[in-house]
Amino acid sequence: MSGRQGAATSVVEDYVKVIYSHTEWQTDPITRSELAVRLGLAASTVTEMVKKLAALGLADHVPYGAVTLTEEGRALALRMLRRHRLIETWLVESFGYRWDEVHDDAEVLEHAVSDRLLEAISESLGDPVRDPHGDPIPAPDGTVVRPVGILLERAPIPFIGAVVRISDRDPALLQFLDGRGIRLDIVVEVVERRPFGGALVVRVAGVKSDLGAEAASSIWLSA
Amino acid sequence: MSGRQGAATSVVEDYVKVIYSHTEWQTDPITRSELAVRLGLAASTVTEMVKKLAALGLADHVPYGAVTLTEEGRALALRMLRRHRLIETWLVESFGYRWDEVHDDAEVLEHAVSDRLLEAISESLGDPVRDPHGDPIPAPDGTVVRPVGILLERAPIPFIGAVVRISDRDPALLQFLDGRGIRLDIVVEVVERRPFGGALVVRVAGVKSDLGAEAASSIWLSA
DNA sequence: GCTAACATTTCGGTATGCCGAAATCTCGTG
DNA sequence: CACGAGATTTCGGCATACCGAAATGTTAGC
Ligand SMILES: [Mn+2]
Ligand SMILES: [Mn+2]
Ligand SMILES: [Mn+2]
Ligand SMILES: [Mn+2]
Repeated sequence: MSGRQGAATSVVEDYVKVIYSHTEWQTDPITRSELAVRLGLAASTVTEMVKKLAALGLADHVPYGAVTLTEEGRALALRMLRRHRLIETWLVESFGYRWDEVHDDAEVLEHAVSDRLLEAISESLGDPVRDPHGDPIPAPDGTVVRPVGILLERAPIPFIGAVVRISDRDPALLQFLDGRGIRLDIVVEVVERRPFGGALVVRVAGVKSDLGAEAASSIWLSA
Repeated sequence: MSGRQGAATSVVEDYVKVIYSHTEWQTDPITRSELAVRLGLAASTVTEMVKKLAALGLADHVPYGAVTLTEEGRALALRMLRRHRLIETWLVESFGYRWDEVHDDAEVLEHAVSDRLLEAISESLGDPVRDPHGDPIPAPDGTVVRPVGILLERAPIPFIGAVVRISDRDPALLQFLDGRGIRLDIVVEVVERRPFGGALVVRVAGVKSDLGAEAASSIWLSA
């Protein structure tokens, strides 16, 4: 039914995962150049692989046009995100990794852990539904419960909300925020915005911090 | 110093591991054809890869001659055996795998788990020194504590000893033995050998069983 | 010492992924 | 609506790891 079912290589798995996750917090489909940057590959390589994804029935591919996933591609992406995020959670919960340390190990293990072991890990963690960064862990059937939140950058002033998600793209930022006491579920108060595109001032546990543009566009607060 | 240190691919890791483990319970070095069988590859492929191992400084390679590991190759093999056996132990202890079910998962994970995670796993298990089949788990520095035992096949009659190792080569055999109550540390009594190369009769927990040649050459008893 | 059986190597090919340079396409601006 | 900057694709190449067929080496038995 689903094409060459077991055939996805770990390279294919990563492409599909990156294509999907781009649309998770944005609406427009990912460009090939962005895919190349995200995967650390040359643009020509991405062009070739996207054609292969289309041949595998995982992506729709119009030359010079958008890259979008087929139903099958989306299903594979969700399976990979489940793997990645469960493994991140497991590293934190079971082995004391910090949230800024889990990504690289998870990036490798997501391709190596068997379905049986993955589900055993999930069970041992009590079947968590979000990872250490607040990203939703898709269920085995592909169901996703998206956390509801607004980007700190776009919060009205004043505003109070709990952190529901922090982008895990930059480990250094995660460490920085951790040092400011900004973690999942912590209540953040948006106090003021400094003029002329300046920093956002927030109060966390009574202490004020300045957050620059990159930080403010990486934190989601509960509505 | 140690050549292209981080450069070993998972293929190289498997070759070195198989070459080393052949000499663990036998003295003669492995032949290329046996290597090919063990790895499930064509003989020509093995020839090519062994030359590459030599180029990497991991093996000594005389055309048409024996394949032996260099000091560096042996060190890599021991690191891989530590990985493989710790992971097998972990799957059994932490996730309830049976001893005949661990091999395939371990074969993949041994290449994917980071040093940090591996040592965390070892610690969580209390730094075990043998795996579910009785094979020794090399220490991080390469130290190996070999279990002392004699092959059941070569045991005098009568003889009594505890099982110290069972070859993990054939999962079906492991299951068979498990069904007969033959597991690590179980006391086995060698009762008689049936004539003309026949089966060996053993008593386990009061119950007699016939063991064929394959089984008798896969079990080691404490001396 | 010959020779045949068997092990090993060589050789031409294939598949997957990757790259840089050059060619081509797209689209906003003028 | 032409044009050029920037995105995308094409093309020739490379590295890794695999195969089968053919050539070659080794060695045990005569
Ligand atoms: Mn990955
Ligand atoms: Mn994450
Ligand atoms: Mn392996
Ligand atoms: Mn084992």
